[in-house]
Amino acid sequence: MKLSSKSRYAVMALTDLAKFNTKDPVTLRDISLRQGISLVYLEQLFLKLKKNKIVKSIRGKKGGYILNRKASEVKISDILIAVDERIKTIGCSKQSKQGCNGRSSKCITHDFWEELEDHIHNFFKKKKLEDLINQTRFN
Amino acid sequence: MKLSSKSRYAVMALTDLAKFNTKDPVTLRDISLRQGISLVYLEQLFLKLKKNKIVKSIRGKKGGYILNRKASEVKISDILIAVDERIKTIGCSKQSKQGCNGRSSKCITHDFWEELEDHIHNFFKKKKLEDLINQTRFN
DNA sequence: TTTAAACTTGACTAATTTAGTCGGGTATAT
DNA sequence: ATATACCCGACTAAATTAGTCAAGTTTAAA
Repeated sequence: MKLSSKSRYAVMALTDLAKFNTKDPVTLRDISLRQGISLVYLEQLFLKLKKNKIVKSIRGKKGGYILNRKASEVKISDILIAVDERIKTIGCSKQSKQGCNGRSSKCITHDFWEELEDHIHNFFKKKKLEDLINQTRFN
Repeated sequence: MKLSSKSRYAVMALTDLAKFNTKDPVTLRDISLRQGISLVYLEQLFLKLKKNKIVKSIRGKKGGYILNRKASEVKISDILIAVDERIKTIGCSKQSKQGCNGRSSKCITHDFWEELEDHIHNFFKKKKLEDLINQTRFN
């Protein structure tokens, strides 16, 4: 059970952005340097974050990114959804008619894994970006 | 964030074993057939479960496996540790002196991910094998 | 004592996923 | 004009995972 770097980077980058979110946009270059994340990789991530209305982009010279909402209104789960992080504990999805092993309708531990998924999701729903800003001393 | 089949199978197989755990040992062949898990794969898993004293093996004809402890005393976390499932949210480990990115001592979201790990671990520690036995109707 | 059922072990492999690069754009403030 | 910064699709190397293969050993029962 492992969190992907993609999600880890997305949360890191947005926490950084939130910290430096004055009225001036923050460039990916700055975030890249401060957090040690590849600039090109950040571009990929912010494209998705923008599509999901987590951030707004400002193009051209002096451009960069700003948060679309206040940090207190951004759930961590919003971020993870934006970059396509999925919590997967069971092979079968809720939609599939087939059942878990293609045999029984539900595998023997189905309910347990679903409970686990909920448990994790709840954590991400409760946490806001703002909660992360002052958690650790910066660098 | 995804649970490996290894862990999923281990928990499934042990739940099955616990259900059929009378005084007679249960064969891997039976578990394999009931749960639709490759027999050879189960052998790998049960080797580890045996080393970690979760189950006992009885060799020879009429042999098989039995639980080493009561189902009410087996934590799900015990099972996951036995098959080497690890919850990894951060690149850096607690031991490493290097820090998360090899730069700062702690990455900006370090504490958050550690909190998430604890959150997940707690779930597995609280749940016992017994809790899973009667959760879903069997097949 | 033979035999078959069942456990034991290590090595190997195909498929998938992930993290990240490359290269060529487009928009806009100065 | 032009430099700065965002935009976007295609590609790839490395790691991980799920699972097979082959060749044993042990032991209860016939």
